[in-house]
Amino acid sequence: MSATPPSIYDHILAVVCQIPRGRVASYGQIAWIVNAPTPRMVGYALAGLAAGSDVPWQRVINSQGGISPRGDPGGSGRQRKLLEAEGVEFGPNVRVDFARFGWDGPDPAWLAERGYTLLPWPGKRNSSRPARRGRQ
DNA sequence: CTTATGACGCGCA
DNA sequence: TTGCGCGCCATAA
Repeated sequence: MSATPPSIYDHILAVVCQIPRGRVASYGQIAWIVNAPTPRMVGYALAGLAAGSDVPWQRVINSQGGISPRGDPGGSGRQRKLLEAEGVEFGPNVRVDFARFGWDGPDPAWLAERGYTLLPWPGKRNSSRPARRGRQ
């Protein structure tokens, strides 16, 4: 196995890999699924990705449906092009409508297989002891 | 051991 | 409505 110890980043990336083509998810949504302490962790995880990685990082956008600076270096629209190539449409404000292209979340079977437990959506996750799942 | 950095989200004025 | 600031935690050096 890999010598790299399992970290929260691995969980985040694993979920990101589950986002189907033509769909997008927000940092907050990913954070919610893996029960990350904050959406920032998701961004940090993606920041550590190597160029040419197999992780569909492009499908992760902010809660506003917009693209983060790192996904659009120099306003090149890199991330936008990748998403458009997958069929994702952008609004006039370079914004994606989650109601249309938002990801519904990973398959229950996939979650169960990993032992994930989804909590109620808008409600804040148990900040006390969210029972760090994934790899015990 | 401490310090610095980092792809967000939300509240408040 | 817009803009600004804070909190959040993990990793690397």
